[in-house]
This record gives sequence, C-alpha cells and structure tokens, in this order.
Amino acid sequence: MDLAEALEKIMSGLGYGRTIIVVGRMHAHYAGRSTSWLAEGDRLLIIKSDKSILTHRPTGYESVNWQPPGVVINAQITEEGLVLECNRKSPPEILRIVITEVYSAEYYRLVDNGEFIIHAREEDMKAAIINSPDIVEPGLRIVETERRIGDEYIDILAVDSSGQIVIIEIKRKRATCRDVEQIVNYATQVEKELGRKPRKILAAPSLSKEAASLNTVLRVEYKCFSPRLAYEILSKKKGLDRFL
Amino acid sequence: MDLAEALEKIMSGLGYGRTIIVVGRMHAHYAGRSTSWLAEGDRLLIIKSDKSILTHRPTGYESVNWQPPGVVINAQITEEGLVLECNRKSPPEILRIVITEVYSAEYYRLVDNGEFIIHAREEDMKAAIINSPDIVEPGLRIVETERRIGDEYIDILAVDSSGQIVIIEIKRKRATCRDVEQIVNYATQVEKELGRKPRKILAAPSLSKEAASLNTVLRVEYKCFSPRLAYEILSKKKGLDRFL
DNA sequence: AAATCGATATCGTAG
DNA sequence: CTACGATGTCGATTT
Repeated sequence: MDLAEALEKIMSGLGYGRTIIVVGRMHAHYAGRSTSWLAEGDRLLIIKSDKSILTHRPTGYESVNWQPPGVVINAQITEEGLVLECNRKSPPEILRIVITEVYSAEYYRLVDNGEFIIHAREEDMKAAIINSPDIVEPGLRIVETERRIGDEYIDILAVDSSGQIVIIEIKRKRATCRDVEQIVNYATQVEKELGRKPRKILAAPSLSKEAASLNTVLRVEYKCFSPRLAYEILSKKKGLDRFL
Repeated sequence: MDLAEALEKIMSGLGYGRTIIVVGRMHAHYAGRSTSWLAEGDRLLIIKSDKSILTHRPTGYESVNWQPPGVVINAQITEEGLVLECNRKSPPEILRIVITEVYSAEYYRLVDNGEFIIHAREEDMKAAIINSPDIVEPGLRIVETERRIGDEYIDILAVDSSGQIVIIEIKRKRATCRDVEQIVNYATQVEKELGRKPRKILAAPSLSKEAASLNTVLRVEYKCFSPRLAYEILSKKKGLDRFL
C-alpha cells in the first residue's frame, strides 16, 4: 500500500474516532520519562478510538512503544516516510514513529461494553476470610478490616477463641522476608496502641525459606491460603461458579 | 467474514508461524494465577509468530487478555463459535477465547531484527554519576558501587573532598519517605561495619514534601538529579547524541 | 529454581 | 495532585 493512501486512512480513522490498525515497516524514537530508540523492523501499529497508541513487534506479548490515551497525534508524510508524532503534556513525552513501508492499513468501528470480572486478587482473598474466618482457624472472629496503624493498614484484625488479638496479613503470592517484617511492624504498633501483644498470622499460598526461618525467630504464624481456595470459597458462598 | 474462513486463516497462520490479526466480536475466560471473565465485545486479537497471544479492547493501551510465548493453541469451531484454547503448563493457565463474529482475519510474515536501545534508566543514572561524580558534588571520588550491606546493595559508596564516607542512593522518580528510610538503614549498617558515620545523599529528580521534612530530621542530603540530565551527560561522554 | 529489583511500569484509591 | 499498594504485574539478573 502507498504511504499517501495509508496517511489518508489514518487521518480518516482519527477523524471518525475509529480503531486503526497498520501493518508495516517502521522505526521509532521516544523521549520523556526515559529515552529510547527502536531501529527499523516490521511491526503492528494500533491507534485506538481513545487516541492511545501502541506498536507491537512480531514476538513477545508486550508492546514496545506506546502512549496512553489522550495524546495529540500529528501525521504527515516527509522525506523520511509517514511520520506520526504523538505528544503528551503531562508528563512531557513525545513518541515519533516513522513508517517507511505499509503492508496494510485499515480502521474499524469497534463497540466493546463487555464487563470485565476478575477474581482471586488479594481483595478477594480478604473477602473469603471475612466470609469464612474458620478457614484460618476455628473460632476466629473478625473485629476490623483495613485498620489504620500509623500510615499503613492492617488487612484483618481478629480475636481468637481464647480472646487474644490476631493480626492477619494476606499475600496472594509466596510470602517474603519483607512481608514478615511488615506484619511484625504492625504488631509493634498494635501493641503500642492497644497495650496487648497480638498474634501474627501471615496468610499466603507459600513461604520462602528465609521468610520461614524469620517467622520462627519473630513468632509469626503461617497459614497456607491460596487465591484459588479463596475463589472456591467465594464461588460457593455467592454462586460465582457460573463463570467456570 | 465467515467463522470457518477465519479458522482456516488462523490454522494456516499458525502452521506457517505468521503473525495473525483478527478483528471481531468475542468473549474470554481466563483461569490460572487468577480467574477472569470478559463479556462479549468488539476486540482485536493478535497471535504472534512466537505463539504469544493477546487481545485488545478499543480503548486503553494495555491488552486485556494474553498468554506469553510458548502456549499450546487449539482452535476449532463449536456451537459457541470459533473457540481458541490457549494452554500453558507452568504456571498452569488456560485462556479460552470464543469468537462469535469476524470482521477481518489476516496473517503477515513480519521480520523485525531492529535493535532496541533505551537510556535514562536507574542504571544509566548510576553510570552518569560514576562518569562524572562532580555533578553530585565537586571533589567527590567514587569508592565502590553495588556494595553489599546485609542483604541489600548501596548504589554508590564515595568519599568527599574532606575524606568523609558518602552513601549515594539513586531514584529515577520522585523520592518518597520509604527511600529516605532505606538510605538511613544503609547508613546504620555502614556505620556498624566501618565504624564511621557516613554522609547520606539521595539523588532523585524531585522529593516529596514528607520526604523533605524526614530528610531534615534524619540528616539526609538531597541532590536534584534527573534521568534526562543523566542521558545528556552520557550522550556527551559517549557520543550517544546521534540518537537525538 | 528461587529471590530480588527495575519499569516510559499501569491502575486504583485514599487523603 | 500526591502517595501507596496491588498487579494474571513482566522481565532481567543473581544466587
């Protein structure tokens, strides 16, 4: 396809607020928060209806150059080729893409109001424990969630069957030493504020070796709890299994 | 375009190792590290030559569903529509995309060996200071980089014109209280190990208000230093300005 | 394989 | 606007 023809497609697509797809040979330069140069190669260029722009190389799932929605796009043909200049004010950034060959250029009117539902985030794990505290320990009662301690928040504050305060820190991935230190800091603050030493429970799908030994030293308890288990609990409770 | 026709395109593209672009109406379900459901809408589906797969909605620069390179892709037509099942073994994940309508399906042979050069990362900022320590302070001499302190690393260890030890911590973004705490921890460790109180310099493009007052209290010095300045220094030193 | 750290991270939320 | 945590974070590097 001719560069002039492609430019016309791009201008029309931009004017109508369409999603534009260009396949071709191009190089790019970015300057802003960082600075990058990408030499020439065959790539896929997408300009979306919200004026976000991205280019994909033929391998790897991530885009290589991009600008988020709301940039000002200027397109013109120079001696270099079809030049797209994408400017953003805050933060000041510029992405300059030079297309030297076009294999295909087309735009589409895409309508997408599909709801996106995601489960088994840390938030969902918390919801599962609040729904079914017994999975952490029989007899556990939830007292408070998101309690502010200093300038941080404790995931869950509870009381065990013997009346002792329990701090629960949830992690959706393998817990690290950093996570152990975090819950110990919370415990120190809670003891200061409430005058009683709380139990500390780290709920995570697994525990790193170093974190495990640190746990022993610092008297932090570990409860194996995975995002998947949380999802299953929530599914049973709320009938979310229709998504499986 | 017919679903059967689109399936043929996809199968051919997969067989030839091409980059496939499908524009159409689809919905998707993901299960693996998390679980998600995306209701029907018009989207762009890309299967790359390395068999990474991604879908884009018509807004926002990020992909909504994806699988990294090396998944096993199974495509077939069922009563639901054109179904793509993308399986990964480690971690166990499955992405199931159901295409109900196809507006366009094409594949391309894309060759992209273009070199990608990126500057002004934290690493480049460190290189700039090592090259030109004077930009931090006249008379500064670099002693060591990446010195291990406990289980962490100090960006730069130096000595000032009066012979005092200087710890430099580099941040490419606005420095926060957390960063101030980090350099103070390093200083404590250095004092323990070397028996001398070091100066502490935080080199970053800006400083949050809270971090500024924390700096005063904890005697941490602040040196304004941006990725862009680092880039300019390195450009002059190494002739990298050909990229601008 | 596990852990750590940086990223043009992005994104949401609370203050 | 700023700060901070979560992310299917991803990706590279080191142990």
